[in-house]
Amino acid sequence: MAKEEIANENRPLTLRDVSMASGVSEMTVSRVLRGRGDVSDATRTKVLEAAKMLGYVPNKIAGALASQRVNLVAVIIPSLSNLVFPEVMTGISEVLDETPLQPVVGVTNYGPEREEAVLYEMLSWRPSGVIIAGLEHTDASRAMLRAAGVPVVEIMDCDGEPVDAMVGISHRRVGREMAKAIVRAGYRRIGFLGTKMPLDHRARKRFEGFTEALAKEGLEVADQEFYQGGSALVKGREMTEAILTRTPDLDFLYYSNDMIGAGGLLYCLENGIEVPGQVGLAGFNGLRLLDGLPKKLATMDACRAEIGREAARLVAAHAGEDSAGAERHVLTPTLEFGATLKRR
Amino acid sequence: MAKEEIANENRPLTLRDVSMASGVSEMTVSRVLRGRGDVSDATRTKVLEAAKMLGYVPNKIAGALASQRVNLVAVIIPSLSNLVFPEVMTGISEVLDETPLQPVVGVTNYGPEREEAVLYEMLSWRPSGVIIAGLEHTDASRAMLRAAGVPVVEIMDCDGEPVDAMVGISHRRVGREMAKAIVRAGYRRIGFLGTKMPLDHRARKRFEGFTEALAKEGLEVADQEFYQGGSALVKGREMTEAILTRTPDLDFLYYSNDMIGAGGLLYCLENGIEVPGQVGLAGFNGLRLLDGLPKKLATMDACRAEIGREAARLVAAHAGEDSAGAERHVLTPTLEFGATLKRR
DNA sequence: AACCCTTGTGTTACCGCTAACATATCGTGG
DNA sequence: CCACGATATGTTAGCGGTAACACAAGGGTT
Repeated sequence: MAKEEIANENRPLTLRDVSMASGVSEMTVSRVLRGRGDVSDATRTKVLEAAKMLGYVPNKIAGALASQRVNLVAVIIPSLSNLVFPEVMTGISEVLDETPLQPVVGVTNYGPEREEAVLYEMLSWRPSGVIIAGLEHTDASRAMLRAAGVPVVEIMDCDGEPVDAMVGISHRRVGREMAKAIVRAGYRRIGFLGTKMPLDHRARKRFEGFTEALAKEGLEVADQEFYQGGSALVKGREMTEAILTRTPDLDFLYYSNDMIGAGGLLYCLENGIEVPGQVGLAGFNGLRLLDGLPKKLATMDACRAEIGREAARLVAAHAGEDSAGAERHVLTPTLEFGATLKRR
Repeated sequence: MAKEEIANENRPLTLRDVSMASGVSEMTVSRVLRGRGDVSDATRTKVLEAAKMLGYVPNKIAGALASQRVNLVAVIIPSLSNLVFPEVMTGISEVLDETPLQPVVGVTNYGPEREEAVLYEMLSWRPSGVIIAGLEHTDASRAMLRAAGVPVVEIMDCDGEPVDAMVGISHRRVGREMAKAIVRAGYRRIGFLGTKMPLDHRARKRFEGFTEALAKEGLEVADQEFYQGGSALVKGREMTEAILTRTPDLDFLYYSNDMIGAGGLLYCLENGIEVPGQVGLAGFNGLRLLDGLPKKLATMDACRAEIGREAARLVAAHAGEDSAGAERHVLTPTLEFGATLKRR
């Protein structure tokens, strides 16, 4: 009958064990472990020693349920292999590290249904905030975000209406600005190379902005090429060869990302195509990773880390409230000419 | 007094709300939502409709506490910007997607203290399993892993003693094999280029294996160069220039990762250094990302995705148990000669 | 008709922790 | 010397679910 005295080795430790080992109440142990309330130094030391000796790790599940507070921020992004998103994550972590909040990542693989599922899953842990890439979501997802009762920040994009707050750049504008710079530099026969991803709305918007600005100059995209899967560097080569073979008089190639642009650049250099004289090149993202290429590729920075930081700041500032105050932060990427786009 | 009839709009939804809206007990709602137990079709439909109408999202915190089950797997890795780890993550997700388990990522930035903190934090959510990179941890971390009472899989490395299970490759062997291949190909004046990261134990082991195998052949590393931070591609160029300037008679450069190797390759090509005749090059990782380079870099695959998959399989197979059965899976990376290392 | 099983649903008692309040202890000024 | 505030600690009642068991109703069997 001395059940409570039996040392069942494999039973998980609870506050009660620490409480018994240190001779104070569970409440006091809880206070010590959270650094709350007035506890005498003697007691604090006693408790900390007991906890350490037992190897006690608090149970946040129970804690969260009791306190109705969960220090997690759901971060929902399309992919981790895109290079871009790890950078956003870095920005987010940088800021959240200064707070009690912790990011938890969910990956959607660019699938709206998958996004819905991931969001549902994350919300079921009742996070203190949500950071989610893009402005396009299923109706159900938008409903969940609205009903979540926590700050929601939609990031990366600002062409559209956010549920709550928004931090991003205008991809339409990126496309437009790039088109203008290309035309201003004197190029006229322009090709576009991108991904075959109808669900990558930001790539789509860049393309729309691009064609729209070209149209204003009385031009249109002379040829285009799309790819799916595989190594982006290789695909960039292959697509460049294909498009230049099909339409040899192209004098500019606009790539929807830096990786395929780099592949194209390598192809041109190897095949004696003079860049940027004979053919100009530009990409998108401003990947520092690629700084070491033979020529620096013209590109536009996507402000990834800054977007992450700002989104995290918003969530942190509004944690505990039921929205992020519908703030709208629009960042402005700058064009980097590099060495593959003539200046004027 | 009619408190329970007041529709307080901003109160979070609970099972009780769904229960009241559908006219059955909370327990039955719970059963429907989890798909457990026998529930009549009529009731099931009624409940699902009510839940959907209200926009109810179950509270996993409460669920986990009550059921003593948490379908999360803690995944602890040093970095997300390393390219390698997103690939491991992909392998893990691939397998866990087939199970009720969900990965949760923690990033340590190669800091043992940071790792300890992240581990503590993750264990406090009582995950069903832990996948953690490396075999080197602080004593406290190892104690926590041992005491966690869940399957623990240490990944990426297998030169050392795991706490429980282990899935990885031998980095010592990678270094040795590469050294042997280089010597066999006839190179004798060998330089090493790597990261200045005392805490990257796997890089260290590769280096140790490398020098050890060279020593057996009566050789030693003729010169070395280390870097920290910055764009790996750029650093690869700079270091290559530096080492070749300082020690012009080097005939082989072994890089601790493919990214700096690629930078070195670009440098050599641009400066008319004949590869692999005049100078041979090799890296480590087998990054498909770099397939599109002018010459394919000699490298050794780190089996990243496969490690992720196998680790996830182990955790899934042993979920609910208190260990992963101390299994040891050693994968064998294969040397890819590419076009920068002479054969024989 | 009494019995038992099956199927569907409800009841009760927690899970491990914390908010809020209650209580004990002590020094201190009036 | 006692009321009183400050400080330190304990008690109680949940948080929102779920396990385990209880129970009601219906349909065969014997």
